[in-house]
Amino acid sequence: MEEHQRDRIVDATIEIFAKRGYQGTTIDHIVAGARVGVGSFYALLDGKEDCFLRAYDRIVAAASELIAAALPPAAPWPQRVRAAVRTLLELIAAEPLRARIVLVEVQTAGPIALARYQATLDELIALLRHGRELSPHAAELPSTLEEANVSGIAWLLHQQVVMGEVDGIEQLLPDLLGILLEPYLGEAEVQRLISSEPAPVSA
Amino acid sequence: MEEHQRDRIVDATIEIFAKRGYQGTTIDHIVAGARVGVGSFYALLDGKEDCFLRAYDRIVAAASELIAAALPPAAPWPQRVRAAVRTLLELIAAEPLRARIVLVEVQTAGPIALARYQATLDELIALLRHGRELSPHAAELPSTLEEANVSGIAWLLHQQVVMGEVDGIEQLLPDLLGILLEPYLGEAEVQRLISSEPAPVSA
Amino acid sequence: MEEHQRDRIVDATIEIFAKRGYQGTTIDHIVAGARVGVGSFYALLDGKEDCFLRAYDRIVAAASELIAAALPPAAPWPQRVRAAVRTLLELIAAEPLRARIVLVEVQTAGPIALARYQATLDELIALLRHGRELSPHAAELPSTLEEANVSGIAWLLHQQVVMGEVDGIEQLLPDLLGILLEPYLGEAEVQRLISSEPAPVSA
Amino acid sequence: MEEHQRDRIVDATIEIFAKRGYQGTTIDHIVAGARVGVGSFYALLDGKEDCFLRAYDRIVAAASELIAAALPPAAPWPQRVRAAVRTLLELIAAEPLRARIVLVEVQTAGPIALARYQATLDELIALLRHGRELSPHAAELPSTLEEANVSGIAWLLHQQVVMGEVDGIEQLLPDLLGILLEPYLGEAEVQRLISSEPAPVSA
DNA sequence: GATGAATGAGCATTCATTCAT
DNA sequence: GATGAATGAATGCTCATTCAT
Repeated sequence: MEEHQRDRIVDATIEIFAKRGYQGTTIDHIVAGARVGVGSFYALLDGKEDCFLRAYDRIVAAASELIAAALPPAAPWPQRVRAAVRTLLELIAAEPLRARIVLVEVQTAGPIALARYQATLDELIALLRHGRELSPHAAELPSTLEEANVSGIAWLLHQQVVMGEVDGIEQLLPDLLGILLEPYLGEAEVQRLISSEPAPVSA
Repeated sequence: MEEHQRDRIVDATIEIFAKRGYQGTTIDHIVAGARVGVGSFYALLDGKEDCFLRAYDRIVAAASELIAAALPPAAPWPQRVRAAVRTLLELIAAEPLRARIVLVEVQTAGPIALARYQATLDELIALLRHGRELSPHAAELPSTLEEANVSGIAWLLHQQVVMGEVDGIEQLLPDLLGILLEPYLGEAEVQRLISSEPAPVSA
Repeated sequence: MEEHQRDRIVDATIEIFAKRGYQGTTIDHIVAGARVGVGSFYALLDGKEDCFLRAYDRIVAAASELIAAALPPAAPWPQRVRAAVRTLLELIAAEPLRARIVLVEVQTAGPIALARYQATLDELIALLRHGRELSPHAAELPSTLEEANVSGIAWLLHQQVVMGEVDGIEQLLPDLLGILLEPYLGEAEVQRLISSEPAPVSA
Repeated sequence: MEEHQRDRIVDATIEIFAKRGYQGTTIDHIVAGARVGVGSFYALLDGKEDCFLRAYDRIVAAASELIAAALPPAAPWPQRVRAAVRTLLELIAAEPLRARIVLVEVQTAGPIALARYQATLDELIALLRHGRELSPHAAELPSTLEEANVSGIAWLLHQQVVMGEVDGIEQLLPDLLGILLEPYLGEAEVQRLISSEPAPVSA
């Protein structure tokens, strides 16, 4: 019950944080937008930061689930990566406000939020690192390769969201796959993967 | 005269912004740290944001000059990139507070600062793109490759600075060069460049 | 509830504005005098000017009601004017602080306040203009007569209030009636009206 | 020398005070507009209020001289009043900024300025009172008649200036003369005076 | 359990005035 | 005599948080 009410508030704040920015959002904005009393807000949450972190976590968790569900179960790793990235791009296009929380506002919401963002990236980095298992010359790849690639792409997406150019974002798919997979598969293989790509399915 | 006094204040704020963070810095902190009256501060600067942006610009300009001066004039492009990245890493190690302004705080100092950060990255992206002139298969590289690599590396450095692990940062040099140059030169060539590298000179 | 609290604050500021003057009154003075937190003040009012305007309006509204209530219902117009002016003078004598707000401070409280003062005068001017209906040679009266007379008398009262000479102000009644009514009734008629006047009843 | 410099500054402030209002004018505005150092300003004047009062006095003195010069020397009193009022209206139309200082800003420039304004009105009141010498029933006129009429007309002019409707202000001449002179001369006589009026001479 | 009125510390900013040069 | 850089007290206002109802 209490749990449910809290989630309701947190969900309502996503739009508010996305539209006003973390710094620009006040408790008043939140309680007005979530149709809740100030007292209740503080009874259920520890303050603005706590609220934002929960919103962030919920968005990331939901996106993770959706992406996991979209993975072709028995397919080889590159195809799974392709499906994951494609789903991610579709989610961004479908829910730009949520994307803004996760890619933009989190960076201005203080050190804890920033650490949580880094943790999210770290998970993706770890997943990407599995690519080395497919590569004959994995040992020679720079150890920070995956960090650079994941966070580089995160920044690319961040830019799109900041500039509001989120509509055609699915078109980035080939580029992103090229950047992510080329080190493990080589250029030729990546080209083949990209070419075999069916037209992206709109959400 | 006036110019000089303004620069003096702006320089003094670098340390303050770096230690307290942009959001955590108040005008009182600034005027106390810069040994200046509130009135003088406002006579010379338009407020906290203006002050921060000037600090950012000064740091970037000074770093650009130092990096430019460190480039071997007649050397081929890869060696020049190597020198630039090495100098950059040395500067970060030597002046972690300045690095924090430019890599970390700028991201929380509001939209104008963020745009200026993006502009700085864009300049580096443009420079890196010259690598394509050396590459036989430049046309097949993803168009966003440089954006991803530059901002990916920016994030790597951001992380080091945030976590205070700035001392051994020069050791990232081989990794960074690998990431930056491999697409144009191929792995073997990059390995050769890295191996021919003299031991980094400590600041 | 909220309404009531706002009125309480506004009423409390009347004395403060009257004693310190509009310009000399700070928010601190107000919140100290009204026994209210700064936050509450701003939650209920838009600032000093808003507060002053509401105080002005409340005073004018209350005075209007009292004057209306004091009018002899079925009496001819000159007697009604006489009753109105007498009640006005009594109110000024009884509540010099309120009078100061309405006659003095309003003139230094900025353009909006000044416009509102003019609007108040305009209402009185319109009322006075009814006198023309009684006058055989109304057409020959200067069109700005009522404006000049109403605002001239307002200034007379303003002077009394500024100089603190408010006690015997009821004695101005014959003069004021002379000025106001002579153009319509002629001197003889006005003298008769004034003479038939019962001794003013003190508040 | 010093005297001359002071007058130069004071004259320069007239435009500034008129355009920004007394409260809205800062010392910075004044010294910038008068092309003088802050130090010099304070060496010659005691501050903003002193400066304003001197500006006010200079304008009133100059206007008095011009009006006096415009009086037909040997003419009877009513014609002299007519000439005075006409010249006053012409001055207002010709120099609206000066008029604004004398009629509007003076009322918001603090108690001393207000007292000086009252003193100016008092002089006019005294002059107007000479009209009683021409009137057979002077004794029956209200003692405050002249105060009401002078300040009523002052407010009329104040309104025109505040609303920026200063261009056709000379057209008020017949009304004002009617209000001012009727009590002494009676309506018929005033009409004759007004009708004999030559067309106003534009400045 | 829920409410929202009340709080007041904290902040950015302005501006009259001084005084060393 | 003239300058204008420097001062800092004073002000209006915001907003996270508490607590009595």
